[in-house]
Amino acid sequence: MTEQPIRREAVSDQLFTLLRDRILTGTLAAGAPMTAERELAAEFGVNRHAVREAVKRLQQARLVEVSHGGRTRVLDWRRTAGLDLAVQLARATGSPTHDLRRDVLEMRASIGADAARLCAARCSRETASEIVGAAAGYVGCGPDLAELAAADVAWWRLVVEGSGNLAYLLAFNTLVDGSLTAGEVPTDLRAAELLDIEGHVRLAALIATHDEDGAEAAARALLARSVPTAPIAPEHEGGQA
Amino acid sequence: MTEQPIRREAVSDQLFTLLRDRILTGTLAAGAPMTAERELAAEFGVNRHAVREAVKRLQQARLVEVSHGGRTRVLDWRRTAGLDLAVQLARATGSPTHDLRRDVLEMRASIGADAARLCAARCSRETASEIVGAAAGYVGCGPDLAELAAADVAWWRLVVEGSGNLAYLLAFNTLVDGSLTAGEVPTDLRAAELLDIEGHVRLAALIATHDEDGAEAAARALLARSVPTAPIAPEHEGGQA
DNA sequence: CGCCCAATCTGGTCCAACCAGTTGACCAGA
DNA sequence: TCTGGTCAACTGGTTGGACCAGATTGGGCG
Repeated sequence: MTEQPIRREAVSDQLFTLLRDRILTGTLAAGAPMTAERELAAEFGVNRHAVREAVKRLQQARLVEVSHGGRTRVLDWRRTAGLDLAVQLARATGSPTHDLRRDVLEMRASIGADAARLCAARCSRETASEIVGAAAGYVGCGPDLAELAAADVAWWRLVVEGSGNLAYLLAFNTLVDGSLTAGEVPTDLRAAELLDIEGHVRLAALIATHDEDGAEAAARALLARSVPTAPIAPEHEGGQA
Repeated sequence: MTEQPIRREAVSDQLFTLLRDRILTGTLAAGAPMTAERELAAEFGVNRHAVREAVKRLQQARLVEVSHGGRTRVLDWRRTAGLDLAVQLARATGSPTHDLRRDVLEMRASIGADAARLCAARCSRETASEIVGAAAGYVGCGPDLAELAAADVAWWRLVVEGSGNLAYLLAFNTLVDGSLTAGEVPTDLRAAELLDIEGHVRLAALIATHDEDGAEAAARALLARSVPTAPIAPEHEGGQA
């Protein structure tokens, strides 16, 4: 029963999405034992291996804890899940919508500013000139926001790589692939930042001159243009409790 | 007798680790097609299902790209992998040597400072008092660094949660579970920070009084104590000044 | 030469069985 | 009564083989 419309998406992927959403929405409460693999297979009319592949992914995402012989338990994803889950949160069916978009942009601003500072401090001369060159090329990008967004991402990648910080680079991948290019953040909301060609060029110059403080400040100013300026509404009791 | 470590790691997990390391070390070059599932199964003398579970995890980690009918391709993890991979990088057999430890601490400092600022700006009165209380309890922690480290993590979790930024919270999980508590960063290297009880208390007070700038500065100062101050010279490629 | 199709690669799914830990009910003995 | 051990019934882990489905390739035919 409960035969859903079978899309052309892999069965195990559909299962993963379904189970993930059940966990994220609390349908499967944290700490509770998860439905047994055989039972899930029967419930959805699929093979147990498909279930296992889905569960394996849940395990890797640290949404569940599997133990041989014992039952698979649901974990508290807010305590265990990693940044990569943010992407999935954005795409989850019961879209949290919430401030995840703002959160991602805030994190991007924080990481980007520090990456710019580190890049100014540590990047090689070749990298610096490459960044300056890319910024110059950024000027030539058409008024198309999508095109600008792509160039912006490519340019920032150079900066983050130049920072020499691998953690920043990996986090950058997560944020970009997950929430920026994936259309989670509409480009028109970032128009102010993307159209600030001069800001890009100036930042590139500051990096090239190894002006750490200047680069950080410029990056922060540039990136802040896309961060929703919290139209107040400071949730007194709303947020977390 | 003396079969001390009854290491019974699942076959698929061993396979995942092995293939992951092959990719991270470049043995399996980016862009190259990966060995076929049937071939891998034969090579390691395991069932194909086990191979599939391992590949499924590689796919989720964005280390490979799987296409039905076509060959599974190895991706350039530096461009596609997410922050969660940082953990795995640290544990990877052929440890990339790279100062991943420094990178993680830098990122922690950046995220932590901004989280403190946001927490001061947005956290509820209840959360603020909870943070102050936890800081007061931090004072009572014994001189044991491990105990201090645990309390430190728990305290910072409150701050990050109070910031209301889900991306920060998830990144915090990744950094903590992956590189801090996992022993990747020896606690003695963080002694200066962990023993700065006063710094914790002061930061808590600043958050409670909604002093954004003060909280950010205090957090940055506190966290900076654990960041290696770049003993390595910036790798300039020589040449002109 | 260029198109089309079929053999044959690849991954995706299924069935059925068995291995290996965990749990808890149950019963014999101290 | 309490302790200890056995055993059945779960749970996840692994195996084998078969088949479905999409992609690739190369040869044959127009």
